[in-house]
Amino acid sequence: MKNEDLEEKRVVLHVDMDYFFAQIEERENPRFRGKPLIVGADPKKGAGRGVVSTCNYEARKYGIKSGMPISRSYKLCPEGVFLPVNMPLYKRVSSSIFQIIEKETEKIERVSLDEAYLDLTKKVKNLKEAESIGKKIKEKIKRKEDLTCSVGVGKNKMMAKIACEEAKPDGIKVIFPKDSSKVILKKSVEIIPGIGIKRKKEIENYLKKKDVTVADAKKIKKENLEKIFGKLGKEFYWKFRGVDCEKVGEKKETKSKGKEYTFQKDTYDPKKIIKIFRYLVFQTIKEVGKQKVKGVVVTCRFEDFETHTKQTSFPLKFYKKKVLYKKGVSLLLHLITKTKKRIRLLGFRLILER
DNA sequence: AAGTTCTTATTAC
DNA sequence: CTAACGGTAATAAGAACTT
Repeated sequence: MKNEDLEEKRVVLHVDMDYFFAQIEERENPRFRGKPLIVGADPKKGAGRGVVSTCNYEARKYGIKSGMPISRSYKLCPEGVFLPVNMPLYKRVSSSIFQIIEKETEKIERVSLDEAYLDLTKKVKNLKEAESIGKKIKEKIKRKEDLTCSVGVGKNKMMAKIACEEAKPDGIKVIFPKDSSKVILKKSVEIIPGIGIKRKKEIENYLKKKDVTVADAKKIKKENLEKIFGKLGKEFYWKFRGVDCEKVGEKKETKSKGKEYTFQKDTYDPKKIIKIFRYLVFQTIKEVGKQKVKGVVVTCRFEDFETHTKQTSFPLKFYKKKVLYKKGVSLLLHLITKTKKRIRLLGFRLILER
């Protein structure tokens, strides 16, 4: 992880499907086209707990965004089409799309079902060539799956992602190395990966200024960024200047695996609690399969949204289901015996290694 | 005092 | 009702606990 050494020498391409889940649903049901379409929790069930997973551009006109509480999206657009998440379908489509992308290079980082980075440094002479590959990928995805995506090309992951963001929907954009630092100047600091709402506010606080841009953030000295953000400070300092040394990481091994569940209504009922907890534990164990385990974490969110975790670790090895379940129950009891609050959410997670 | 483990905060899709 | 709110996973910081 050295600064500017690798910079200018890499060619990174980012592919991101346009409003993925909702676009697939439009394809499956063309009569939904042109109407606001929201994929996510059921707004009528369980007092509309849950959030918007993805929505199409018509829905966005009403102010709906992914991650928004489904109840709020319903208020914004009660006439919209609300569909449940059909994950098996999206997974199938995703694999089909990755088959196309994988033809271009082995250096692929799969970010999620609908997003990937490709390191094309060894495959092309310049960014223009990468753009051609991007166009080819777009055409192939359109032909094979009848779906659109957007593509960004840049000298690193961050610039490729920003280019892609600007290209949306159904576009392609290249940001040349020499333009990198300039094109981000006028944008909100939130375009910098790793800076979300909280960190943006910290920066605003520090600069005593609202709506801080990257240009504003660049005025902060490296030492001060390190004071505010610790080891991330240095990384941000460079990112504000268009420099991002993070490698396109091929397959990263999973370090933990877990399940969570939010009750339709907050509950005290031990029968319901145990029933759900058993499900979470055994489902997680099933998914982990024969991997070795070195710890368990139990999460409990109460009616007031306060969230606590309790974890324990032990020598790395393969444990019997019953043992893991018992360890989980004991942690759960720790969390809930000292409170009178109703439970909103339960979670169970296994820590893996190697 | 150093090293490990636990808990919370934050981000991202 | 001002506070709306999933599921999954990673990472970092600081607290808490051991040795």
